[in-house]
This record gives sequence, C-alpha cells and structure tokens, in this order.
Amino acid sequence: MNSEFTIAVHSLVYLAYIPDRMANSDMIAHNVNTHPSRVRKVLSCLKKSGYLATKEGIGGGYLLNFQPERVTLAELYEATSVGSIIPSWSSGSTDPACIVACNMAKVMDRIFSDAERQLVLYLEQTTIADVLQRVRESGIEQHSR
Amino acid sequence: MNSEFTIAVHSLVYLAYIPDRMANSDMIAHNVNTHPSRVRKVLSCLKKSGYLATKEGIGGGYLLNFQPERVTLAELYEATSVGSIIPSWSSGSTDPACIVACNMAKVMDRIFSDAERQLVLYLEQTTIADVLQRVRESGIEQHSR
DNA sequence: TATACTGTTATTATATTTGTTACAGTTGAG
DNA sequence: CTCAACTGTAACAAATATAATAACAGTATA
Repeated sequence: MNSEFTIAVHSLVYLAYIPDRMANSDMIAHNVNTHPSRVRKVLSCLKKSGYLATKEGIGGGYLLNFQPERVTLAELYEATSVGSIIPSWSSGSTDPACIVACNMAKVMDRIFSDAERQLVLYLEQTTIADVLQRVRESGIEQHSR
Repeated sequence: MNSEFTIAVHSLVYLAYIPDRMANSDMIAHNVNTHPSRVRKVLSCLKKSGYLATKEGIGGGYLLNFQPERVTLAELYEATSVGSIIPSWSSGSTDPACIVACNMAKVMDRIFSDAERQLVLYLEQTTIADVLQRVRESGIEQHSR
C-alpha cells in the first residue's frame, strides 16, 4: 500500500485535531515526520478533490474543508492511492500455446481489482473523526498505565 | 501486494491444469514467466505448508498435494505474503508533545491489519479450482471472438 | 515590495523487488 | 557406484519504486 494514503490520513487527522484546523506544510510535515514538499504534494491532491482549502502568503496554509465525521478513509484512498494494492508484476505470457500462461494475468488482475473493491468497502466504515477518536483513546491508555 | 502470491497461485493453477499434476521448476518458470530459482523459492515455502510434494532426481519436480477445490487463495496469501499490504513506512514520531504525532502509527497499523483481515476473508471465497475455471472461461471467450 | 506561503519539477539517496548465478544436498537410472 | 537431474538456499547484481531534498515560479498579504 502506498504511504501517501498514510500521509493524507495523518495530515487530515492532525488538522481536525488542532483548534483552528489550519496549518502550513512545515508544521504538518513535522507532525507526520516527512518532508514538507511531500506533504504539499499529497495535500495539493486533496485540495483538488475538495477536502482542503489553501491560503497562500503570510500566515497561510491548509485548512480543513469538511466535517471530520463526513469523510471516510475510502475517499482518501481513492484520491491518493487507488490501484496501489495491485502488484506491478504480472505472470504469464502472450504465448497462445497454453491457456494458463496466456490468461492468468487477466484473471489475477480481476482478482486484485475485486480485492481492492473489498478494501474500499472496509475503508468506508471509518471516518477521519473515528481515527481522531482512536488516537485520543490511545493517548488515554498511554497515560493510565 | 507481494508478487510471490501471484507466482504461488499461477504455479498451483498450472499444476492443477496439467494432466499428471507434476512439473519441475523450469517448466513452471517458463509458464509463469520468471526465473526457475524464484519459482523454487516460492514453491519450497508451499511445500513446507504441505500444499506440494517434491521429488528430487531425474524426472522429479513439484506435485500437487491437494484437491484444487479445497485450497483457497487466502491460504496461499497467508503462506507467502502475509503483511504485504501494510506499508513499511510509518508516520509520526515518539515525541510525546502531540498525541496525534505519537499515536498515529499505532492507529494506522491497526487499520491496515484489519484491512488485511478483510482481504483474507475475501480471498477465502476463491479456490485454485475457481481460478482454473476462470482461466478456462477466458480461453473460451478468446476463441469465440 | 518583501515575505511567507503553495504547487510543481527535478535530482539524489535509499529500499525493495526481481533476475541470475552458484553450489550443496538428494534421488533415481543405468 | 556414479552420473545426471532435480530441489533448496544463499549471495549477488540489476532494475524499479519510494522517499528525501532542493529549487523555484506563482500568489497572497502584511
């Protein structure tokens, strides 16, 4: 799985967490632990999909453009990483002498596509608000020990 | 997703397809379109899990050790590629100043593990015999055009 | 007009995946 | 017994994918 999905989810959870729901790429990159440029790349994509507003110039940054309860991980997967569970390598050949050799790639591709559909169905069950909630619960566990 | 899973499935479908259900790594590698050594690596793993018998020496090779109707893709995924949909990269840091930064990795890891469980559930629905059937149907489509 | 941002591209570094070679160990035929 | 044909495995090389970094044009705002 593509780690841009992780960066997208983390960034949005972080924005949902902070009071004014706004931060620039430096702050997000520091929280996510990657390079600001990578954050900008992922978030510019989420902006195009309408999940974020941006403000350029002094004091600007990324601003959450949705209710955390209304955006699911499935949407973010589709926006950033669709196809990423399908392996780039395919078996078989176009040699028509063996139906296994020449049809396996097609059959496996179908299996992977369907698997991805199942994955998306599962990701639909979790919203950004849910993830933030889990983060908070993790924090509580941590302190109570 | 790991392509060893693809190699495993393709190899077993091929063995299930050929009449005597036996072939050596050269024949399988040629059908799969990879190196015999890679085939041996994957299949030695499947042998350990009991899906194959091997015969060394002249005329030897890999022999299907199960009914194609009784082995699911889930088992092969577990044998060859478990964990492969979980990204190696994790976000966040151990810096305790922000609960998002320090708990996201754990929360995401849980999400990916659950996603993998869903994937396995899906793969349980398909057997090697089903895949072979689909290969045969692809072949029919191909000829009827 | 200077400054602080985003958006984007290009480049480098690192990690992963795949291909290949090599060889020890095993089996069975002759 | 000996040779040839296998598997099993490790080591290495090549190719590819991923992540980090740098650079800079464009834009908004103080």
